[in-house]
Amino acid sequence: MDRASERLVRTARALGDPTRLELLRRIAAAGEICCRDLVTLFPVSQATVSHHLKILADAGLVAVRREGQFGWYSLRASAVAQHTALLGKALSPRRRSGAR
Amino acid sequence: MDRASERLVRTARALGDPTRLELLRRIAAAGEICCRDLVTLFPVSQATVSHHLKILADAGLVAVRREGQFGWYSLRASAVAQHTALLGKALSPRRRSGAR
DNA sequence: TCGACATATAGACATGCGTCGATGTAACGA
DNA sequence: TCGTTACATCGACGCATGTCTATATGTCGA
Repeated sequence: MDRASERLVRTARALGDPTRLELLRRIAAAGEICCRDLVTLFPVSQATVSHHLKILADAGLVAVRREGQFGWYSLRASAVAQHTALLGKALSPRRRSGAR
Repeated sequence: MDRASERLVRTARALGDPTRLELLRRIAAAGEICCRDLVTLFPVSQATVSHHLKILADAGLVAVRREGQFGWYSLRASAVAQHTALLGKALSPRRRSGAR
């Protein structure tokens, strides 16, 4: 269960920043939203937003759809679900060798 | 929903470290385990284990029961559940003003 | 009271991370 | 072709974080 740990840690890290969490919230609320609109919504630079979006994308938490000069971001709900599932599995009490 | 965000971020940060995640896993698997035993299980110093346990405790993810010179740690499953619940609520799609 | 053990804390160090401005890249419209 | 817009990347900076050793605190047994 090592790949799962890496995935858990990476996802948790991605979630562990206020700006990224709020980005995710906005993306989820909008359904799909383009980078430009996100930039106007946040008090940080465009470079910082882009940076955070990349981290979220690398963690698999958001999907990107490129359309012309616009990048449309949407929440990958399955990744969130998988994260909580992995977390629950990793921390299920009193189980030491239930792998596979 | 600002307190919830802080809580989400803090918990996610606590989960976003391989050593801490493995500590949590061991604690969950044991049900309750003392610091000394955890120290022997990890390739880091006793100070580092203590440091991580403090972070987990501050995040509310583990409970500490002091008995003599021993500190017994156990998982606060409710905190994990609350974390996933808050996460799901924050990222539920298409909802912009569903507060309270 | 003294020594050994269990744990927490302090201080230091290197690395990681969030942020920025500047620049690059690519698409669109005139 | 040229300017503008959208977005990504680069390089730098300061602060946060994970790690260590050393030390403090606190508990137990002799």
